[in-house]
Order: sequence, then C-alpha cells, then structure tokens
Amino acid sequence: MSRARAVSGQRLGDLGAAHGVSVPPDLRRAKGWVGNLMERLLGATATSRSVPDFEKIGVELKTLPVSSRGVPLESTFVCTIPLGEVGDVEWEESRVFRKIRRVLWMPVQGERQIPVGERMVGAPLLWSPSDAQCAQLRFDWEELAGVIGRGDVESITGHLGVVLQVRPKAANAASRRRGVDQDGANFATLPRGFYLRSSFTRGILADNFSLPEVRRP
DNA sequence: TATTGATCATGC
DNA sequence: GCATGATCAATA
Repeated sequence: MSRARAVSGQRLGDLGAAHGVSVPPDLRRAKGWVGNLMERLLGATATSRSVPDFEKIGVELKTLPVSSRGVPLESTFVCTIPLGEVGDVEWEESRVFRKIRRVLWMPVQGERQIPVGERMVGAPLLWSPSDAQCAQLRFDWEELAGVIGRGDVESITGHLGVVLQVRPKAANAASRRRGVDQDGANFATLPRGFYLRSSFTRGILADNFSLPEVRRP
C-alpha cells in the first residue's frame, strides 16, 4: 500500500521514465501496458502463472481505466473459463471467487484524448467483496456456470448476468478451445472469460470514494 | 453512446 | 494453446 500510495497522483510518463519503460503512442498495440507498468512499480510477480500477483499476501492487482470523474470506462477481465468443468465446481472454489476475494484496484485515467504518458494514477483501493457483492457475484456465476455445464455455452451472450458476464477471451474469432456438451462429447468453441461489468466496479469505487451519485445493480 | 464481441502483446 | 495483462471498435 505504501508503494501504491507513492505512485498515486503521478503521471504514467514520469513513472515509466523512472523505471526505464518507454511509453507507447497509444494502447492499440499495447493493451496490457498500463497493467504491466503497475506490476513493475508495485513489485508484483509478472508471470503468466495462475497465482495472485502478490502471492504471499494473496492479493490480485487490477488497473482500472476511469474517466475524469472516476467512472470505470471498461469491464474488468477476471479469468478464462474451463468449459468442461465449470459446471461441476462450487462457487467458493471457483476461479472467479478465488481471483477477486482480495483485489488492489489501481484507477488510472483512461480517456483516449489524454496522451498515455500524461494519464494520472488515482488513489489505490484494497478491496474484498462485501456479503452483498458476493451474493450478486455468486448468483450470476451459478447461472452462467450452469448454462455452460449444460453444454449451452453457445447460447450465452454478453447480455446475461447483472454484475458478471461471459464474453470471448481469445486472440481472434477463429480461436477454438475444447468444450464439453451435455453428453460429454467434445466440441470446439470460442474461448470465453468472465468479466466484471463496469457498473459493478463503479459501485466499488462509489462505496469507497466520493463519486457522482450512481445506481448500483 | 453504452455495450458486446473482437482483438493485441507476451511468456511458457 | 492457455495463462497473464487488457482496450479497441462495430453495432445495438
């Protein structure tokens, strides 16, 4: 938290320069740049292993692009979906629950009109879901995991789910991953991931900071 | 214009 | 291919 507070209020360009990281002209070809920079600044273990960013304290790091008024501009990716087994897993042992039980949110200005190097880091927030938030997440997760477990992943669109949604998570629309239908037969389908809706993360910020009045799901 | 579906980069 | 880090951009 000391490190997080130290970068709060600073511009990405200055932070990058201090760490020998060059700033891309935009994020079209560097979508993970802000997240990767924050990992370096805060001392997270930057690997592709399925463990929390801060392994010893069980904390996941998430940067959150926000407007000048502090409203999230994008949904938040949580995890990919093991299509063949998600229907047989309990909520408490799910990837979603494990991933978001402790999150360090780092809001960062995300408006495209602001040059990447001039975007400022906001106030950090170490967060765990409240009982009410857990209930919301669990409700959506059980519905979505249930549909996938029935072998109906193809019927899911981003519209389903109040706080959590399922959307593609792939290199492109031709990507394929094994799925399992109701009869246990394999089939090829687009890889999917769970995402937190921006209305949900907006509520998290609103609960902890002074933001414009918002309606939460 | 908010949102969904598509896409980009990197490591192993 | 699948995990990490996400944002872009077409469209409803």
